[in-house]
Amino acid sequence: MNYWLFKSEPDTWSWDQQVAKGEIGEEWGGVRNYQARNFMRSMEIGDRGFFYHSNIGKEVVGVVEVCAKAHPDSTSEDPRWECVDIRALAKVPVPVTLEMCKQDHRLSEMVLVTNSRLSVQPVTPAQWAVICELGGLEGY
DNA sequence: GCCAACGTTGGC
DNA sequence: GCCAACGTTGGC
Repeated sequence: MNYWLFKSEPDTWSWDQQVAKGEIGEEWGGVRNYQARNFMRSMEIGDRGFFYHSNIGKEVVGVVEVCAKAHPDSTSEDPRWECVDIRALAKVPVPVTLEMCKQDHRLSEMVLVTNSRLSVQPVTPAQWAVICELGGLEGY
């Protein structure tokens, strides 16, 4: 199983909206970046991800699970764009802010810290564990 | 609201 | 295939 991080501006698509989709989940549409798309293509059902609020909050607020493999993005006419579906698994008890990530030397290599613009990014198992620790998440 | 960093586009 | 111009993202 691999770990990921999904970024969204809460004004556009928030954690609460994601939670409201329940077990069915929702497609992670609208991504128009090849790197991000390629990461989604490599995702498997059951992969875990963090849900991050950019711009407003700038913090990891939830844990999600990939529930459908990459398929054409319904928000685009262009067949180049694909996306996965994700569903909410758990809220992060203590949201992990970007500031916290920057200050923790164990996360200095995290893509969130090194490339702030990539909207879908891989997370290493070690980084996953650190964020879980900081966020008070157990069993994920 | 500004701007740095990054990605994409298109002329050559 | 290079690179200038432009557009977008996202932290500050």
